[in-house]
Amino acid sequence: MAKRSKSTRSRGRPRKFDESEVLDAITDLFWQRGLSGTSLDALSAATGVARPSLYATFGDKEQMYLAGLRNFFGRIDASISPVLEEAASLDESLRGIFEVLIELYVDHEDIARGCLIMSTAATEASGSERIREELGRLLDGIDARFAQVLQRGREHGELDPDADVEALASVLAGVTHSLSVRARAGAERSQLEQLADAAVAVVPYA
Amino acid sequence: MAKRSKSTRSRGRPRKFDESEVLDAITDLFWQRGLSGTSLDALSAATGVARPSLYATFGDKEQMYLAGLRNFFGRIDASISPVLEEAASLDESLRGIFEVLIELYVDHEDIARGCLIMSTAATEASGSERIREELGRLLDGIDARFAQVLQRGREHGELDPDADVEALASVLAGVTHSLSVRARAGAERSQLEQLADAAVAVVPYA
DNA sequence: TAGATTTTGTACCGATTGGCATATAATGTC
DNA sequence: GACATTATATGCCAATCGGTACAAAATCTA
Repeated sequence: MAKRSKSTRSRGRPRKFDESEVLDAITDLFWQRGLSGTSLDALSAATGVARPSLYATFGDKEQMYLAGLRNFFGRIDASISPVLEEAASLDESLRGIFEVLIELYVDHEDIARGCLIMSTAATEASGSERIREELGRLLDGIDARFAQVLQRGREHGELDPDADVEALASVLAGVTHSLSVRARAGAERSQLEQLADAAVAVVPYA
Repeated sequence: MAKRSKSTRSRGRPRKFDESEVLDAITDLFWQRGLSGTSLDALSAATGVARPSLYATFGDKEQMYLAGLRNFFGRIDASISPVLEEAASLDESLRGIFEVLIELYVDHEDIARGCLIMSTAATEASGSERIREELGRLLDGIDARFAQVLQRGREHGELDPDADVEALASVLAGVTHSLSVRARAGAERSQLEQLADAAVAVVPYA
């Protein structure tokens, strides 16, 4: 019951596995198969951790899945942050974001990936309030990231002052949703890049 | 084995159910729970048709699901067609499409719906080539519908002649993908309408 | 009325599901 | 070394899974 992930070295028998590594493996499996399509047996096999240990560490399957969603969002955020820091302009920032996402979403080892959040959480959202709420929070987070980038661009005089930052952010975030679905459907990388280009072209630069 | 859905009145014992009504019920259940989340028992209960009869009529669960996807697309197409015929301008056409989709996607009886195709097929696409291909075809169909509307607008001189119809269609289709995910996450109708407005505002009218 | 044909409903199949009880093993503390 | 504490692995649970065998029922043909 007690959560004591870090702090003082624990008293009893030590963990045999690294919690964050296992969470990554869990995340990847949910990414491929979704919540309903992934069994605890499969999770156990993929992580090398027995079911009871998984259960003791992460809770039930839905809690594991929620942890996977947040972990995935964290991964994306971590990939995008340095890109934004290096970007010299609004245009470069937006292109950088889309580039990272496309690299993440597109086929890898013959698996059409897309985005774990948009592609699998949406399915379960109608049946689980917890998942629906988490999905809503994560989507809001994506909107907010775009709004932040656009706002910074406006402050640097790169954006048409009349542009509605919130509305534009919604459209750009919407394009990422589309990138995810299309990648999941097996779209070619070039097609995704064209969509990203079209999205960037829609921004009313100053 | 033999498919003889229509034509001469059949020879043996007559069907007790209407095939298209049952397909609608199947579609609705998959819409809520996705493929993996829907059991044959649940389908049987929702349709009032015993499992063996479902199997004999539609094939296995995946084939039922694929039939549901196509049925859903057909529904949308049927809802949009009259709107496009009545629309007097490109702007009206686009607004009409988004209006129909939002009405379809938004909460209904406390169930966040979104789009069956984008919200549930994406999950299964990575595990089934048949579903992935069908999803690709349906997404292409959506792109094509938007391209058609934009092309018609261009021919009427309503669209900036320099506009890239295909690219613009991808962005608009992408907004529908986004509407689906957001609706599934429980977004308010007003938020979806704002996104649709922002999308329409992005079109470079002549 | 006697087949031929097709659908229906019951009942069952082995496999898998999510979850947990329990005993054992490995550590720190005293 | 004895104990408390924590994590492990084995094995089980009732329930459900997708799918089907089979016999009864309902129709058309002749």
